[in-house]
Amino acid sequence: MRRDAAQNREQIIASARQLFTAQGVSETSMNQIAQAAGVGAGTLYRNFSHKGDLCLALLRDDLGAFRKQVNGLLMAADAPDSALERLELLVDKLLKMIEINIPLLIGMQEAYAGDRRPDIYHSPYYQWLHESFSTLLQEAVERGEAAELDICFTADALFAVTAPPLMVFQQQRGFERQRILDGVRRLFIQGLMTKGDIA
Amino acid sequence: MRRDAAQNREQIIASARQLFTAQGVSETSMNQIAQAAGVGAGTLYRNFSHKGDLCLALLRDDLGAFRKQVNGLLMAADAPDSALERLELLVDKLLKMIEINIPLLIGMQEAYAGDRRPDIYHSPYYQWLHESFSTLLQEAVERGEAAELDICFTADALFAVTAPPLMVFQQQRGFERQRILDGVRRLFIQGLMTKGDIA
DNA sequence: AATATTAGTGGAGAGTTCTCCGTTTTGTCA
DNA sequence: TGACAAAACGGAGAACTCTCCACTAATATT
Repeated sequence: MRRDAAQNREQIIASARQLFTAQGVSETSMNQIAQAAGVGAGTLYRNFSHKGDLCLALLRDDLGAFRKQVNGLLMAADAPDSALERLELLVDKLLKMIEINIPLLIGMQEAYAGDRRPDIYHSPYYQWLHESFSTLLQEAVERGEAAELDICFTADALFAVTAPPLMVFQQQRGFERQRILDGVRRLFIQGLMTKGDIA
Repeated sequence: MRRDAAQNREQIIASARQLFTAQGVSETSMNQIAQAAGVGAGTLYRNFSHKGDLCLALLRDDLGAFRKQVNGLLMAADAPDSALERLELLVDKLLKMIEINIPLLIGMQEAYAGDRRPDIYHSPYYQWLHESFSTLLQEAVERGEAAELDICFTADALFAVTAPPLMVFQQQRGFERQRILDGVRRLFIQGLMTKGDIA
């Protein structure tokens, strides 16, 4: 590992962040970023195999913070005992995180098209979310909070419903985050509850 | 409207269908289609503003048949009386239709990226599905089959969960259509039922 | 210090999508 | 039938993503 390579990488990230902020993600071309960073296109693509990868790199800090925050919340002494309530907490934080990072998340998602489409399900972002959803759902079923269900599929459904492009559309419709959260809760919390649980 | 214009259009559709079948949608470029059809790129783009539009045109017959079939089913004398059961029927047919047309549906969906992303929600495909979902959900609520819910959001959620890219991924995971249908039913039929309805 | 090794570089160019606009073809109307 | 407007054409080229590979320079070796 050469020392200057690391510098180039940092320079690319810095230039990308600046250009994305100034003119928007989709309005910024990879060539433009390479030029601004003072490197060739080859170097840019060696470091980030595509634009989505670059978006992911820019999201890394926020995503890491989000994961830590969620882990902390779920482990906290005052965390809800109910698995479904913890799931709701996770979704709440997730929606807030998405709202803040919409441009980069959309940029990332859009890069997973064509040949690359299947890759999104191998990204750490998806993996971690799917695992978190699954764990909580599994626990809810084991504790009898939720009735029987297909955990793997349900986690995917939750992922699909909280996908950033849908959220953008809902926002344009005028839906606030709270309304989306309520809708998700209705489907994935209340809807899954053991039927006997109604107060 | 010139006579030869209509011919060109048909020729484009025929060439596209042939190439898509032979080599796959994403492996076929618009130039290739234009060339095979014996027209210039300009003519191709005058008729179909982008590849997704072309996919939609190829889907037209199947989509029309699907709509008719569903309308017939829902109106039939022996159609279930329950709105939720009719919704289930719709989803069942929808999943079958998607399964058959996955390549074109994916091609269509992928074209709605970048500037065009919001357009998918204005496409007749989305509009019709959303309306059908909404109508049935509305009816279910009015009849007391389903408990209170955000109809518009729930219809969007159902749309997201039955999106072709997710279905492809599920297939790769080895999930059969039946398993997907069961998962959807669990969330959008059972999950929405009035809690008292349990046998 | 000289040399060898190899990670890293950069930009030309292939392949796309889509636009623009000068040219051609068609239908109409005198 | 001849002339005209409008509709349709087609392909050059702009803008883009991403690959390829001859070259360069940082590090390891002696």
